[in-house]
Amino acid sequence: MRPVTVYDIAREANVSVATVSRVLNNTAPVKKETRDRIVALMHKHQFQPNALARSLTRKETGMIGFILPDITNPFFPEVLSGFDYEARKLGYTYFLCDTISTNEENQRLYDRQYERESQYLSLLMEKQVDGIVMIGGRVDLAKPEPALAQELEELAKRVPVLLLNGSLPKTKLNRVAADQKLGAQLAVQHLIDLGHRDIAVIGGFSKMTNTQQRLAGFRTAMKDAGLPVHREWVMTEGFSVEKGQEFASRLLDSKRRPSAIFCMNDLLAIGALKAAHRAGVSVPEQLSIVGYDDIPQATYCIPELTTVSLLSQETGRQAARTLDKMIAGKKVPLLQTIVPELIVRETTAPYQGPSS
Amino acid sequence: MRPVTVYDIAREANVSVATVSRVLNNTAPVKKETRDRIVALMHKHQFQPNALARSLTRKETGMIGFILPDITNPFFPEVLSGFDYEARKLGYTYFLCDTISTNEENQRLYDRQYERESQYLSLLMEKQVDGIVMIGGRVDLAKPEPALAQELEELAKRVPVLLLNGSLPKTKLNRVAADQKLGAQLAVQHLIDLGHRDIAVIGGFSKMTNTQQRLAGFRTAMKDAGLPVHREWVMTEGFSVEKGQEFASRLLDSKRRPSAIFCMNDLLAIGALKAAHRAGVSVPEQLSIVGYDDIPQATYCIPELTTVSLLSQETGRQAARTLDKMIAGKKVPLLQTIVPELIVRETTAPYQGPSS
DNA sequence: GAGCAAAATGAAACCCGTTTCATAAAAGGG
DNA sequence: CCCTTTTATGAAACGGGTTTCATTTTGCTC
Repeated sequence: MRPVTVYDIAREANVSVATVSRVLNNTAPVKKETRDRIVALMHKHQFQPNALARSLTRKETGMIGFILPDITNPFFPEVLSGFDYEARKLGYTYFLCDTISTNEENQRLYDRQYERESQYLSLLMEKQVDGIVMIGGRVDLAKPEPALAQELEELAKRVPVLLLNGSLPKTKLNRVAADQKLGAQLAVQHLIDLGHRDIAVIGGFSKMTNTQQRLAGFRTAMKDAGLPVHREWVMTEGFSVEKGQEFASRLLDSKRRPSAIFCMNDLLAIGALKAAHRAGVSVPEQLSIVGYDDIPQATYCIPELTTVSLLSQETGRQAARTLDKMIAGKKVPLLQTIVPELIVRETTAPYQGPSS
Repeated sequence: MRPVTVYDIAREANVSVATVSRVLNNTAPVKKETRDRIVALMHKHQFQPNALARSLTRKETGMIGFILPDITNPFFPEVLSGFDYEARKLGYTYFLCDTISTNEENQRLYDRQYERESQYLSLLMEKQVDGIVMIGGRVDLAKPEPALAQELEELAKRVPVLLLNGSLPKTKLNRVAADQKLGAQLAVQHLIDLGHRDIAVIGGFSKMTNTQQRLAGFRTAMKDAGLPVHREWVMTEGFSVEKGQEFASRLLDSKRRPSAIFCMNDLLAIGALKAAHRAGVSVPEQLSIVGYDDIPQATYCIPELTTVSLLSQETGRQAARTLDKMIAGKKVPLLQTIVPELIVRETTAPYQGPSS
């Protein structure tokens, strides 16, 4: 059966569609008697306005595109849930766009991320979203960064675009971003304060701005303390538990062990924790570990992770509020900085001298 | 600047909009010369068809609503990622609808879930989604279950609805669901096979069908083995790590301890693991723990969780494929059962006699 | 070259709301 | 009671595509 339209209502109520529309949107006074009659009919037929038709004329859809790299990485659901909370309050719905590629064996491939992002951007434009928020990403080995930024800047002229914790720092794009360098400094400084001198850093992707910034924070903290950075103690290209385990195992197997490891995210830290356990190295007594992101799982493991919180929920909320303002045409600061916080839990302890 | 439309292209190409539309959709032969001219113009102006307008006439949007209870519960991103994979291949985009309520302090409230689901269902209808998949949920303390089912059945007449791992088993609604009872039986049987007799079960919400089914599986396994079920060893109303820790702590503090705990999900199991650690009870030597869901985090903890896999990714994929068929008007079986698998890892071991 | 099917194209209706503009009716002021 | 506002309402255009139906071309066959 055909859904009921304003025309059906109008006919049965002996009024024009214009009047029905006015009742629907409370956009002009309607005689009480008429209004009641129309409202009654709407209920009777369970009338639901067609959002497509409405959006077509209004030129606003109440739809947002949310692009993220990988929903199974627990950091993103946290951000998303904050975003969801505000977005709903503001009356938006959103398309979830996951840019990870998965092959048939369920392996996650990050290499085509840029391509997928571009596809989604185009798709979202066709769907006429009111705005786009994009988190992470923009990695492409083939194209130089300015080209990626340019595509987005071009897009941002047509629709509000908000970058979260974004790469591409040198652009005119609006961003809500944690101070990644500071976050890393906090973590490393904490280790240094505990007396550690031999500090390794693992994870991240060298092409990603996030990683570069955190690495910079690491280097700055080390340099400020007059500590050397060992080449072989900087291991990148990975963000998963498995990678963390692999990196940490390699570190623990080497002739000279670091006494502390700074991990580029909590997943890596969890992997490091597992590696330490397998190697019979006790944490934090013989090895201190600091994570990054403060995902919920950071408190699930034993011992609980010391980590850097990026206020992920808050970032998501901020994003929703900011994008809403942008959509409304209000001015918003180009960059809103989230100040990371060090969360000291159980995986860090004072340096206890050489372990083995 | 106004986006370019088919009319703009048509005018500049000296053809009618009908012809442009035909080129766009390859729906009728167009002279090569004309086609080339039109395609060139489309590229020149970066023409992007307005999906709203298209959907309005076609009466199909390529949009799906995906309703789930809580994206920060790692089980759901797993399902979602499987769904995402297939859905994208099939050309759908989807609205993510999280039904959890969060208060300003970021506490998660499950109590208004039913209400939120109803709101979303209505919203999705207005947005003209082609189909809806809904996972979990339908819990309402106030309304009887039949009423909830009826609302959905009514809806299902207007748009394809697919329930995932669903509650509401006695309905005419299409479902893709794991055999929850079997899953629980698998888990408990495993414990029994290891020689455990004192088995507790923790977690779940007594109002949820899922929980009831798993509980039934637990009871059946116990009964088949001639083992008693202690009232005080069945603890419900919760699905979080915190709750798991709380439940397990209580069990470990009681005069008579169970030697094994079956947890209604992995989060609870992780909590139990923490409780055991805090209480100085070693797992699996003194206490065996089995989880449920096989979320990625099950392998992140130490020791790794023995658990029941519901093939979450596969469930998601199946859902997308099935919903697509339903949308296409093809016949699909009313119920597609996912057969759970027991994943034996490190948190279970043979019963070693009374612990203390 | 007539005859006919297939190809190529345009005009106009349609999808379902919103909005503008004009008109009619009711209400308030002097 | 007439005049001016407000209030109340309808006709019609619009948004940006798709689709039907009719008409004109073109390509072949005999």
